[in-house]
Amino acid sequence: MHFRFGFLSYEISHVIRQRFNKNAEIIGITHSQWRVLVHLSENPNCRQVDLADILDIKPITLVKQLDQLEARNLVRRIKDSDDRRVYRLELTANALPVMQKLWDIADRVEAEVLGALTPDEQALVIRLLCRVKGAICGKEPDMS
Amino acid sequence: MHFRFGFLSYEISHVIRQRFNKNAEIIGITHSQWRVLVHLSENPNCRQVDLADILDIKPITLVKQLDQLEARNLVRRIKDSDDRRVYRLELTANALPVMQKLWDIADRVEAEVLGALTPDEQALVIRLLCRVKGAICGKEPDMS
DNA sequence: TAATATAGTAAGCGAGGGGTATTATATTTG
DNA sequence: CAAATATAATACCCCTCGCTTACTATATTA
Repeated sequence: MHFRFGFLSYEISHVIRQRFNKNAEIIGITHSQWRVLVHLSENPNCRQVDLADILDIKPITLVKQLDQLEARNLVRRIKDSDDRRVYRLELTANALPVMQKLWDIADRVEAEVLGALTPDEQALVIRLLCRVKGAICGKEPDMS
Repeated sequence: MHFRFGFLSYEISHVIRQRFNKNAEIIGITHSQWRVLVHLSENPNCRQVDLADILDIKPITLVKQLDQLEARNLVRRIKDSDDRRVYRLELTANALPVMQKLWDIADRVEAEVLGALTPDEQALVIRLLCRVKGAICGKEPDMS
């Protein structure tokens, strides 16, 4: 018998992404852009290369997401005065109310998806997944 | 405070997919194709439209996956004699040893990713996620 | 000063997924 | 039975997300 944890987590996160995207369509933000906004809000004033690392994507991938978010006036690139190669990233004032709406959507979708579990079970599964993520975060599997 | 279950499940499943894809690259099978094979093995002799529904993808998306799997001689389309519009899908004999290798990879990746949890906790988180998936499977969120 | 490293970006590619329209075949309805 | 409708698979074209490679500008190191 095999575990199926991979399929389970994939299929559940897929449903969450789909529902988020559908609900956030009128705002014009995708789940991937949403990830950028949230992680940026938690790491203000960071460089693009840092944010890409946090998001576990390549810098060039982040460039395009930022282009779109900047075009929507949600994010600003600010030239660093010490190192003129780098941009510092920050959310615009305009981003705050938009993110509030997106958090509402995200919370609602999650509540629906987790509806089959009691609040205690919800907290438990999140705690367990946090440990899983913490353990693999940044670490490659042992290839020896 | 927000839940983060969406990000957690997404990021964990993303790591699993990446590691699976890297390990299965020499076999030439992606995680998406792997999903097709597994769900087909559990629903032998089904129609394409049924399998697409099980996988929660559109039939046209499945067509391309099946084209690749058929080219790799892992899957066969068989004309249904009762309804000449439909194909019945089946794994080839050739698929069995390949799937054995892929299960080995999948199991190994999962064991690594879940390594931070005790066996009891692993079983627990899988049980909880099974309930979550069972509850949302096929159901749209209540939009009333 | 020369070699090397780093931050951001352009160009172009591929996987995965989808919308719409088409063809062939069933099914339902007048 | 004939006509309208529904269904299964698919062709064509598009999108998003992510990548590799190569380039420019700037820092850092030898």
